[in-house]
Amino acid sequence: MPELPEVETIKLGLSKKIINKKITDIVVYNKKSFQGNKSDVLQQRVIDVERRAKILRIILENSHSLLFHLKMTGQLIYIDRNKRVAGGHPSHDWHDKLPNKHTRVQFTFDNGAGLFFNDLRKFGWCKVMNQEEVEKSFGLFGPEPFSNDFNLKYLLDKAKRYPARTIKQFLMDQTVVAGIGNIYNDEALFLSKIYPKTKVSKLTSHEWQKIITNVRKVLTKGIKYGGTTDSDYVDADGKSGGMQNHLNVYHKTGEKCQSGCGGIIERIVIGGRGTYFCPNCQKEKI
DNA sequence: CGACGGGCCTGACAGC
DNA sequence: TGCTGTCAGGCCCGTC
Repeated sequence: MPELPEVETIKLGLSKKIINKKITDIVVYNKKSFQGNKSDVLQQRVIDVERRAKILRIILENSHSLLFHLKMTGQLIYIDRNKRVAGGHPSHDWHDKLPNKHTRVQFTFDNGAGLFFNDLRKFGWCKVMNQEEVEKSFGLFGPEPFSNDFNLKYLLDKAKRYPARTIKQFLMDQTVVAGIGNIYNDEALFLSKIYPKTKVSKLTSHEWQKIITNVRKVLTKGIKYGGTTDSDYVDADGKSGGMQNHLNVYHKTGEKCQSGCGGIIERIVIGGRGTYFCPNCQKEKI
């Protein structure tokens, strides 16, 4: 599931490839996957590529934007079929295989390259928005985890508003903090040694401080390793990430805790979401 | 073959 | 009444 590090990785890859290129064609294979007017996008040059929360934004010269939410199974793969690279093309595996049956929207650029929006589950979307609409929708998100606005005072304040929530649900809420999903949530709580069902009203300032530090730590590590590939996630070159080899708890039910504490990782459900933790390191508050 | 998962939105509902 | 917070259900389809 693409979370902040995965979308950031795609952004870094895509910006190297599509800035200054003009979109010359759009093919929509699944109507619900593309919302808005093609005419606002066609023949427009890409000015920049950004990320806000888990949303990827391609900014065009006419100030319209293409926004993508990949939800769980979305992919954005860029392929330049004209490019010949010694030793093989980085996206060689995908080269002659796109579009495939999961391709929902296909963009073509003025250099002949293609950008393929694939999405097995069809939960993801691509929306065309003008400047005002983008600002409005981005304004609904909480602070970015790396911004100064994500601080102790802010969190204590928010926690007061939602005292009954568990810390797991609290961090998943995109209006509280933007970009955290199931994987990095569990990993950050593990590093913070906090039981995921702990009510936010019970957390101390020291614990909140640990949460801030460790949220940033796991997201930074995720970006460093190019994201987590659990099932479908690939970067803009179609390559898998590497962070799945550096996780402590996510999808590790029954395995020994990496800390060496002797605990066995457990899975519970919080707010309908699978949650992984070490019952030894992350003790329930009594 | 049916159950399941999962981010996010919507609508229903509870509480003050 | 009206606002706010919480929760269940729906969207999908490959995997188990």
